[in-house]
Amino acid sequence: MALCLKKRLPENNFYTEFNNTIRSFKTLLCFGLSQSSKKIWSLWGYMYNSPKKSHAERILLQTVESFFSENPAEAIKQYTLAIYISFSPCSKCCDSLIDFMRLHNRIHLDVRISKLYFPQNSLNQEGLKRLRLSGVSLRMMDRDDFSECFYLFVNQQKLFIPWCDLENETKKYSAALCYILNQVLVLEICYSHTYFFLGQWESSSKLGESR
DNA sequence: ATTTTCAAT
Repeated sequence: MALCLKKRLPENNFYTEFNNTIRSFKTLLCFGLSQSSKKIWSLWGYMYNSPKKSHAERILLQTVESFFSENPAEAIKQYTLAIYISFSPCSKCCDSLIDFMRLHNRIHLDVRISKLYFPQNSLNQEGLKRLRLSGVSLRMMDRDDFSECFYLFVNQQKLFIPWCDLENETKKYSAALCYILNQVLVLEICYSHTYFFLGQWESSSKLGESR
């Protein structure tokens, strides 16, 4: 049950885990791995975390790793790994994703998140910042993303039915994510200004000395 | 050691 490859996701599972107004105690992850130049997935599926053992991201990375080790010719091509995940990765999983990307530097990660996982936890915040700074596309899922995820992984014949307050929650979560990610920028700007002013100060004091 | 939303009842 933890991992399902090349199988459609049951509709109920999609709605209960991706609904961003409902609390859940597990994580659902849908993914599609494709050559960046093509639209067809080489590998796709969905997975849950295995309770008390591994987060969903770990299972994903193991799955993708084994795909590339079984198909070594593919490992040299440009790939995109699209991820739709009900909870944002914790700090450790962020690092695992970053390590994975460094190992396979031809894979671009596109991560879409339904709900933030302990967003007040500073370690998780730092993890998300590192992920973004490593070049991963990272955003909260909006109505179109849920609809797309439903179309791709659940049912192409049926229409996605948005739940109540979907847009509100997306707004709140997006604002929170934006705040978390911007903390980096604010810090960096502060630092660069500090260095800038220090530089000014140093050079002006040297000028003063020479006079 | 710091939460309880990647459970346990």
